[in-house]
Amino acid sequence: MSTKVENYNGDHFEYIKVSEDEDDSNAVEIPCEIDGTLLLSTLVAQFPGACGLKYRHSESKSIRGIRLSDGKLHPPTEVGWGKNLYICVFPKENKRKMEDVSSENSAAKTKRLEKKLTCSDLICLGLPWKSTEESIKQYFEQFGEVVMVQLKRDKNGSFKGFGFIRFATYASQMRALAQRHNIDGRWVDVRIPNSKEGVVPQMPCKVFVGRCTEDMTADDLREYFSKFGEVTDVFVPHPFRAFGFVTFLDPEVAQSLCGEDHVIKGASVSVSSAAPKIKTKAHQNWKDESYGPNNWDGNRSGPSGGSSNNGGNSNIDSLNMQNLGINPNGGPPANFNLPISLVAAALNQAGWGGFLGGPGNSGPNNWQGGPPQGNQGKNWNGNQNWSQNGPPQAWNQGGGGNQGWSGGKGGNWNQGNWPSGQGNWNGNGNGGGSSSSSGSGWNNNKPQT
DNA sequence: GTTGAGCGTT
Repeated sequence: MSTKVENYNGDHFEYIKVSEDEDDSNAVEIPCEIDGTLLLSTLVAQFPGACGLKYRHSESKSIRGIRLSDGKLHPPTEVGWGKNLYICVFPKENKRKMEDVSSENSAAKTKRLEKKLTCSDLICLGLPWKSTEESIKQYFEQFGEVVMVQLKRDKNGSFKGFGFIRFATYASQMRALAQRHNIDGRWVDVRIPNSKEGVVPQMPCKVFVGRCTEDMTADDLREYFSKFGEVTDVFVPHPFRAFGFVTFLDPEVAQSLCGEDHVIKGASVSVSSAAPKIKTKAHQNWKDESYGPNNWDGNRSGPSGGSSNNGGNSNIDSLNMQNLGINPNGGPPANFNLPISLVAAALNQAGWGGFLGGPGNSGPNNWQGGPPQGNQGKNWNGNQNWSQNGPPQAWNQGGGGNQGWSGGKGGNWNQGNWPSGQGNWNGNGNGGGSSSSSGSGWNNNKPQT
């Protein structure tokens, strides 16, 4: 369905109805551009991780894809989008069924090797004390199927305030990473765990399987992992030591599994290189090392209840950034057209957790409105869209010093000037537009207790 | 019983 709406300039633009599936009860109406196209970035702002659109053709009854070029989705006919319900397309992901043990070996393998869009566990920090596995699962199911929740407790069984979750699909994971979470009144940080960062697979046939539970036998491990390739050996120490080793015939299979989490008997196990981790004092954390000409440095920002602005230290995770198309050594590439939600997801993964708004952001995905205040009605998904115009100039200039992306040291997003010249994300930026109320900054909230 | 940054398994 589409609707013509007149905007503040008297231009006409169209809203089209988009849903994740053919059930339109959850559909979102999304604005097109004046030329009738829909920016992919607009779509992704509402559906993080989406890569395209499709719809069911009314006559042929088959699904048709929507043409995408230069970041623009084009209406299916000359008359425009019509009244169709459009369905989001997400990147192909690991859709292998857990119970489907047969029928794949080389197929699964090549699929896994060609794409690394696999899920990992996510750490949830700052959970309410009264959380339960059930309540956390219930909360996160709004982003997709949740296959694992583990709340961490001490020996006495008392909850430590954090836990791990895992989604069934990468798209769900991206959705969850792309926004902030308020659970029972607390802001909860959801991130890629440290243990998942910077995984560099080796080429041995043997993998280490961590976090095994006591009820996992060698046979269980063999049975589970056999679907990825021929298992030649399984070792589970006795007495129980919460880990095991699985050896594959094909080292590529072993390699392809490294860095992943898997759910076996309801518990999440972690597969990594069987080689003991080398941790010298000097190299304990690769993030502390300087990489390349621009040092993104090693201080992990304190996200929870804190400011996104902490003096220019960002600790961007190069691997995650590269996976998401961001060049960690030079700031945004020339054609920096990542949707903002993915940037946020990248930053969350990189340890900026909660980048998509610090305290004070009233809800998920507030970025759709652009920076708070003073934006004179400009729409980030329109005129000021990065896909079209690139990032704000200030990103490459800073305030005149070395403050921009390309400036290297001390690059701080909150010190640069945004195009509007107004609206400070870290403060009370009631710069100029002044149409709305108070507290536009993200750090206005009282700290949570 | 209380609490609020963190990081699961060698």
